[in-house]
Amino acid sequence: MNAIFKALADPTRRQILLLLGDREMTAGDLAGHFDMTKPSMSHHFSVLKDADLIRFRREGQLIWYSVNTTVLQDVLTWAMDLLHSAEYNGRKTPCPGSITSSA
Amino acid sequence: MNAIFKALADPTRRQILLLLGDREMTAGDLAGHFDMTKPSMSHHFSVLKDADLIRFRREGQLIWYSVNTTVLQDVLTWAMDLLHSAEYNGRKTPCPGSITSSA
DNA sequence: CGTCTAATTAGATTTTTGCCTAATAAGCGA
DNA sequence: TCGCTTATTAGGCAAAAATCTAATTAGACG
Repeated sequence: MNAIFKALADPTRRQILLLLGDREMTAGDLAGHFDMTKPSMSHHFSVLKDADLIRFRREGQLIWYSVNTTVLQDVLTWAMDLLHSAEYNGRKTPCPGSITSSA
Repeated sequence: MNAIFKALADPTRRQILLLLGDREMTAGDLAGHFDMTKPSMSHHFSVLKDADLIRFRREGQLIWYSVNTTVLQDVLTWAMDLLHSAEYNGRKTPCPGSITSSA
């Protein structure tokens, strides 16, 4: 989980994910969207790959990148769990229909 | 959004949020859960406050911290939007019942 | 094999982050 | 006011992260 959140901490990497959300793209295509050298972009791809947030496949000289939705699901679950426990424990009155030990 | 993901990038800060998800806690209570000095913990509180992920109120000498669920909702929305667009665009066949421009 | 293109890896530099100790603020009560 | 507790701010330092240039790998094609 740490690698995932570390990877998401950088705005460039989050933008890469948004671009890949629309469509599969090559390393060069992606690099073209940022004011940054290709090696720097390659580093960001590497961080995203290590977190398993993106997948890739080689096609001749090109490398195509895409989003790995499974890991995004993990992030979603983490946020939902925290949100739900915080909302529940923050309540002043029990959830309707909830079962309490004092019942 | 950047401050939020930056704040979530640190494991100590994510653990603080999980603890606060269970119940409101004082700075000292929270610090007791970690092998770290109080000033270091205070720094983490500060990062979480700047990202508006936690709220606080003073009660005498104590400062009580709690999770701000509104910002967590933003994270959830970000992940869901990306997840949905990635899943949709990754499909090989149209969603059942979806309306396409070629129809 | 040479050469061109696409992309990554290596190595150095700068910036950012996380943690510490020491000092400071803020409230409580004798 | 003084002493005690709770918590933060200030300043410094070492580790981690982001970026660059230069060099390397990998594949396509004559």
